[in-house]
Amino acid sequence: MTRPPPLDPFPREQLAGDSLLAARALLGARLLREPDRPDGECRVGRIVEVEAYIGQEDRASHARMGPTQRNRVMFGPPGIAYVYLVYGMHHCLNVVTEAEGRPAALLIRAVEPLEGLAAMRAARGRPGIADHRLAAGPGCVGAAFSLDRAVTGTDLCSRTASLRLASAPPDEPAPSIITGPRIGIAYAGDPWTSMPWRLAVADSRALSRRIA
DNA sequence: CTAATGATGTCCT
DNA sequence: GGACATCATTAGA
Repeated sequence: MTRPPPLDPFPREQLAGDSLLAARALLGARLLREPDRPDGECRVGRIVEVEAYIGQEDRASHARMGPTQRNRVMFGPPGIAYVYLVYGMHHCLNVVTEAEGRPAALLIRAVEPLEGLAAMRAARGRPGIADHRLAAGPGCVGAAFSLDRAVTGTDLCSRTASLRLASAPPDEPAPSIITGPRIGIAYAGDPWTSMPWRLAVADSRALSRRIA
């Protein structure tokens, strides 16, 4: 029995530039959550769906009204986690992108479970849910990985953070990517509602819903 | 399969 | 006070 080699931390340079390029780089990468107890299992999933929120001019972005108490990490350096509460009950995970001073982030909308499925299922509190649905939706990702606003500020490119990103194994083929408009942002108006800034792995079963 | 609906707390004006 | 980067369930076609 040989264990697979440990995955490399996700390179911050891939998040520091254009958010749509960062989104393409992040699809296929891994999200890791260390166990919260010594006997717990590590939760690992493959990122299969993201949405980009780019700049203060993006009327769909939390950054649209400038820095506030909630959104301030979006204005900081790339690779940092931004978790917010939506509809009073769901925690959504974002990865900050682009240079410090320019607010942008990628919302992690869906993750394909790879390891620690029992822990994810327990955290979700839905015993009968299918494996590929455990983290299929931004609120589901938050629940399956036990995220809350305290996670905001975590450096996801760190090698040791309890929540972090890792590159896919080097022998894994790059995923085929499809795009479509972002979900749930009708309030933003055109052209923001129609920008194709939702990106997903084409053949994944774990998407939050159909795309393109 | 699609459409409608209620639960819920924080944020910003 | 209004709106919200959602989800699970229910009802109906």
